[in-house]
Amino acid sequence: MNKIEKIYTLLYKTYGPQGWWPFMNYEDFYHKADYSFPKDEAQVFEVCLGSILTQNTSFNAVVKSLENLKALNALSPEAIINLDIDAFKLAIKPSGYHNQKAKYILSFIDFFQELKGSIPTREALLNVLGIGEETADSILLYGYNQPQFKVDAYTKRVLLELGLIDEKAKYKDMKKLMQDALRESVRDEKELVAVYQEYHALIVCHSKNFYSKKPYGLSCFLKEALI
DNA sequence: AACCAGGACGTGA
DNA sequence: TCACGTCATGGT
Repeated sequence: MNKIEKIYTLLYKTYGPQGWWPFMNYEDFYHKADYSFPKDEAQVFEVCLGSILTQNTSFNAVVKSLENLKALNALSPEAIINLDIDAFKLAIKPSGYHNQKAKYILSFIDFFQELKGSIPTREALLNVLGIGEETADSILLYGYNQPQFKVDAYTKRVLLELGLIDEKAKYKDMKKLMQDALRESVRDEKELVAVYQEYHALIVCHSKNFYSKKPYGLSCFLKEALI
């Protein structure tokens, strides 16, 4: 078992399944370790919407925005583009960057509607304004159940603290590190997707405990466990 | 009061 | 390619 697998095993034992993606319908949210989501096109879009809104923003703030949209009955692509732009910006204001994100979401809706239910390629997603590597992988992993590991600032912080990367490691490097380490042992495609989904969620959970305040990694139990 | 949150883009070296 | 400023609200 390599270090990346050891970290996963430890985190899973400690925190258990995280039940990502947290959908607005929170009955589903509490069915953790259920990987049959998204159930329909509406939930796929909800993941996409949340993936954009959560850029450099806590998900609690995103939930507020989604609730605002739900109150306006505007959680669908059609409803959003028919909504007054200022009303839309006001609804997503709790998530920050509302001017940018409104533009990003509208450009994504164009793209999403052209898909007509098909699975987007990563390259196509990256060509949409406002969708970078992490958001693309978030949409593919949680919205379309594609085996794309989602790296974020927490992931880099943890890997750096554990000495598994250096400061100038790029997104692509960290993603390859994680995927290469897991692909060997997890052969089944569906299980691989489930592991990727849980792993990122577990890193977020763990990092909220040990990697949010400086100095990062204080009393993080992963450090001694990997020696 | 500073710092961080499940980042991406535009610009100039 | 890459470092840096900008975008904005909310919680600790």
